Amino acid sequence: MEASEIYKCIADPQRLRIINLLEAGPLCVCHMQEILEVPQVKMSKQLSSMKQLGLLEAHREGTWMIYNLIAPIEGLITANLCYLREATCAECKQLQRDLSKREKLILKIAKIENDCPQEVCQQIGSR
Amino acid sequence: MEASEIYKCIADPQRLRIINLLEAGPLCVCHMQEILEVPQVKMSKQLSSMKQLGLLEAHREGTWMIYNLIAPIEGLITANLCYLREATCAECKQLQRDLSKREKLILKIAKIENDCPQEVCQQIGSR
DNA sequence: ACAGTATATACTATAATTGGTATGTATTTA
DNA sequence: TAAATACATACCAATTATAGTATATACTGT
Repeated sequence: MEASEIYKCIADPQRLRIINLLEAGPLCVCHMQEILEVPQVKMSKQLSSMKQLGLLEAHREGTWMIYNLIAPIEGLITANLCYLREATCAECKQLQRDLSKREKLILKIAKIENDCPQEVCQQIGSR
Repeated sequence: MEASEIYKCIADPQRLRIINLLEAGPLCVCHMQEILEVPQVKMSKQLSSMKQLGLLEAHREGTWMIYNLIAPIEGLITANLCYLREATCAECKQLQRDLSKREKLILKIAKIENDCPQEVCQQIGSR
């Protein structure tokens, strides 16, 4: 994959936030939606464009679609996330907030019967 | 400066090449043009957009306009160049070729009287 | 003052991206 | 089999980005 394609992808703050979330582990669409607070259409379209680009993959679990970063994760992505998670610009702080929001959300949905796909819940405490 | 602005900038292969060149030292427009082999208008417009974004600055020396990266260089830029110069995608190899083309060009123009702004020529052998 | 070189800008056409509304599909549950 | 949930897609409008042509500006040397 060419660098410019990756940059074009993460040049959109929302797409960067999605990648930041998924780097921490798989998530389904509705939970990403909840964390990022965006309309469903937008989320779905962004996910499908990143999937087509070859950055994400998805599979169904019941009515959920679970997305994750394709392994091995592009080195350029990893390098940038490492940098951004330590940085102080507004967008970077947002990434950090998103990650803690994700932690809380996973803990919450894990407690509710049948509201958490196995793969997602299995991550609890694992990172 | 927000990360997304920087990514949007380097998401264009040509702009990335310009930044890659300037990171190695100041250059005037016509020499960048020669290395990248692009029409003058395009080069000029890209430079001015990056200048407006706050990544580049320029000053005149005779008829030349000399561009350089604004110091301190954005950490995100540096981190990415470091990564890309070692990587193997097509665009990355191009960046490496550009740098050697730059070396040769500077050596060449240094020999021709009045064909090299001082600041550019002073770099010879310094990196 | 004039020609030449280096660079920038205005203008225009075209393409690419984004966002929203409405609708469709897949799956589960009652 | 109907209703509900989760997600995707088609379509259209609006915005933004890009590229090219022509023209303008700044400076140098004659």
